Amino acid sequence: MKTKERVLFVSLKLFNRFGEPNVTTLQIADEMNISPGNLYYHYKNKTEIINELYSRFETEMFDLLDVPDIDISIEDAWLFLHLLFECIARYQFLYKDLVNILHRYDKIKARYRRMLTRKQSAIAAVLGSFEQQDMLQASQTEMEALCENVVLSITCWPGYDLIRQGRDDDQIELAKGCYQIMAMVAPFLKESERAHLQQLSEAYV
Amino acid sequence: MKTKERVLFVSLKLFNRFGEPNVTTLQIADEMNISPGNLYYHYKNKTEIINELYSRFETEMFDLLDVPDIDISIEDAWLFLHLLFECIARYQFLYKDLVNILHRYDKIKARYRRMLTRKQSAIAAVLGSFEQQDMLQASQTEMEALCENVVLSITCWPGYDLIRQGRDDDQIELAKGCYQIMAMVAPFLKESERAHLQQLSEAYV
DNA sequence: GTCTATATCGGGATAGAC
DNA sequence: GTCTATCCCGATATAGAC
Repeated sequence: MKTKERVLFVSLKLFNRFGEPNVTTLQIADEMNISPGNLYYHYKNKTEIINELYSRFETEMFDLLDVPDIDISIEDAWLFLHLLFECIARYQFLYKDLVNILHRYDKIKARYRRMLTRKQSAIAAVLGSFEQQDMLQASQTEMEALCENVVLSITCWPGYDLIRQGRDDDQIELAKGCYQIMAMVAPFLKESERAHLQQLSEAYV
Repeated sequence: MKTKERVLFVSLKLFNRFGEPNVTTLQIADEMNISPGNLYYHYKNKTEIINELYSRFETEMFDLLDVPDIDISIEDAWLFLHLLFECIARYQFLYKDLVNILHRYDKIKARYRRMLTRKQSAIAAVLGSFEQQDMLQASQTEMEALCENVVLSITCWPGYDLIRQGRDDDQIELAKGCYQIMAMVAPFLKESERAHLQQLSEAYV
């Protein structure tokens, strides 16, 4: 792996582990066994590293959020949620200090807010598909509130879980996150689908 | 107001506005029109200011979380939620950088996790009261998942809302937060209570 | 209690040799 | 591309006069 790429790799690792504000460029260089000068040869400052990491995160997310316009099963939705969480977990440093990072990096803030909108649409598409297949029943307002709640949970579960379990290895319980979100959707599912989800949940937990 | 008290007041204001990591002791002193030396006469370091603010937050929260063992109405619950949010909003700096602050201040972390447990119990008490009054019906597992989701939303709504609306005056939409949480509980309410909540919601939004 | 002045430290970033 | 040395600055904290 080339040095420029290694910088990203190691930065991501340290950011995720200790939080971006708590990681210095010197630490990154140390961990890589290169000099700080060398690091600054590849990236002119810390911001550029973060921007590049964010760009990759964004690409991966947008890829996932491109929900195909077909019938979506409960299993599909569950997998979809899981993939979203895995992606977020790979870049969990963003979510550990979300407000702070968006406050300090205005460009990322704008981009992130666009992503939130896309997330909302993606969730709406999934739930809409459930509705069309007659698997789910909810009023307009119920649907909107549900969407918002799901997006909130997707966004905040990783950070919340870290606090909740208080472990120090920064392992996020993704499966539990999926479960919690599905539990929000469940009451709106029709009887048979609800039972089906119940089965899946039991296997998962 | 005595200087020692003013330090807390102004610190809280600035922390809430800009985020604790982004506020220096010099800024606090400037804003108060006192010298940094004077500030350090009253508090030997920044940590002590934060600890004192946290203690007050904790006191106010524990006060609220002491849910009386009586029948709780939908209106009571709504008010309860609102008071919780108002308290959180007063100390929103904690929630803007929750993971980071708990990471840097180990003592606060331990205390905060205890508070989370109390929060969970309080929510369980409210929902339990609904159940006892035959206003709500949910299985054991549904109840547990619902509790966890409510606690998550209470914890994360303030930070999430700030990102979502992207305003810069840091005004959190508390009412909307209550509404969203109630929307999670609604599907488990019996028909008449659900309609009642629906009415309240419409008035609120 | 309050001020001014200053010490100290750490992190971000650059210069210039190799 | 990589290193060493160093600069710069901002933030925390202290010393000592008033």
